[in-house]
Amino acid sequence: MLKKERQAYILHQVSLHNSVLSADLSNSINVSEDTIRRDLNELAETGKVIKVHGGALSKSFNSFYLRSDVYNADSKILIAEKAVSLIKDGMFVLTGGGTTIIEMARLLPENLKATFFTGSIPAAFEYAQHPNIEVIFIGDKIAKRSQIAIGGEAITRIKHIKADICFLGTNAIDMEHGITDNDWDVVQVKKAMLESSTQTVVMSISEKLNSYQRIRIGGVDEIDILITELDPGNKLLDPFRMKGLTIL
Amino acid sequence: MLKKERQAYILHQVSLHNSVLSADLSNSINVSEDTIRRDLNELAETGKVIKVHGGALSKSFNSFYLRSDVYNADSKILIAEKAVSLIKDGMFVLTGGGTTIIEMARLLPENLKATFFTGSIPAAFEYAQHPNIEVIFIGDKIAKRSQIAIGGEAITRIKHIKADICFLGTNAIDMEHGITDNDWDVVQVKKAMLESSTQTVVMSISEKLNSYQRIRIGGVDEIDILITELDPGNKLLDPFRMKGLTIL
DNA sequence: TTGATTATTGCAACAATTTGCAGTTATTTC
DNA sequence: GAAATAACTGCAAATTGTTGCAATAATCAA
Repeated sequence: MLKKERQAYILHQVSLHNSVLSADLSNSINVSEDTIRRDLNELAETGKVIKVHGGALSKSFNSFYLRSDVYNADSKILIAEKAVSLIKDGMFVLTGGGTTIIEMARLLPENLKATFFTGSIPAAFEYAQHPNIEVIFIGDKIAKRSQIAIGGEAITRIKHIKADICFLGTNAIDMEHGITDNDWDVVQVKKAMLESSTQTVVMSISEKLNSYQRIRIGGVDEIDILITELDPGNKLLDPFRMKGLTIL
Repeated sequence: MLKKERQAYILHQVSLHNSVLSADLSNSINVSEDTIRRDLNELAETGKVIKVHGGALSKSFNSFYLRSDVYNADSKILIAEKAVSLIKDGMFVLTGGGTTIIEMARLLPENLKATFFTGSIPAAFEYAQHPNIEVIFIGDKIAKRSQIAIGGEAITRIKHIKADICFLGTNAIDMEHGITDNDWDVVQVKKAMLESSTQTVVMSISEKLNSYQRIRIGGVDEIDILITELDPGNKLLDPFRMKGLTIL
């Protein structure tokens, strides 16, 4: 049995039973437990399973996007929870992509009725799972790395929208440079989003506070609400509060 | 035995067993393992198989275990393989959604350079995985059930495209009613796709031949190529051949 | 056709990957 | 905290891959 084949078998077992024991696997395909362990390690490294003492567990069986481990997932979930609380029935919501946005999408309450605009494939996919949410995809050329639509067409469409609230994940934010990023096309799209909504929410893990990148999306004064995983009272956030931002 | 012949044999074995060992192949056709390895390398480079230590796997193998939920998956993979052979470098390809299309997306050779237009979220996601494919998403309101963009905006955008080839999965097709479906909005989109491309390919598992649904997308005469999992010579396909369709 | 050129194939030496084992260390469980 | 179980480490043997090379086969221009 080829190595890949064996690993595929393991994955299958995991997704079937949600958990496996090294011993069982070793038994059923007749290889040493060491080999199984090595396989599990590899699968865990690429984020396909979660390794535990004695075997492995399935990652959430939400497996459409079985991307590698989300960096700092706990913080992002915290942020997402705060963000969800801002969305009310009937709102027009504009969102970018990014892992934090995806977490938010997963946490949306079932009974929420709202219209979501996005140019992100993973985000649209998640929104579409919700029974009461209407999803409008803003199409154009898809940027491979970030899986969002970029280009003039997308920007034009965004400008024709007037959303109540806009959620942006961010790569870097500080007082001096504002929100910054390092991909020209993505920046253009985010800029358009900023302009097209009444209220702007920026979500950022604290690690990204006070860092900046090459291209500017907008100043701190263009943001209405800043969400981090920190307690709103944290002194790291003081400068932003001074500027008049609401901190969650 | 000629090289091409040998590689065809290898491909056949792979698609038959989902995996092959270099040693076995070397044995059964009496060439050195080096030659087999070189063949496997070539086949892997053009994306026809996945090479692993000790042999090779079928491309669809990866998802083979993970995807027990697709109805009639084997047939769909067969269809997808035939479909892929129609796509050449530099083409503008327009596709719908549906499981058969997804299979096709997964089987696209790594080195294929083409531009794909689609309004389907899962399809766009798959296309975006390929290194040399440019993906243009046709946005609009997302239909939950089928995860594709529907509505006037999407249709207008499709009409502005002139694609070389269009691939449609289908729910029902027969001689009398042509291609039919049961969702009004989806039908409008598919109609637009039919009109916007030079060549139209319809993919259908044989089970859906000679069935029809309520809403008509287009007549049989608007189709250029029909792909099913059957042998092209199968007599079930005779009526379509009579009408001048190319059968794969 | 012929001679030159290119492609294909098998071989040999060397490099790498994979696998199981033994000994040791870490973790769990009572 | 001690016994049991699992995990890690280093290692050796077997298998598989790679590379350069020479012999052979296929292709093509004149």
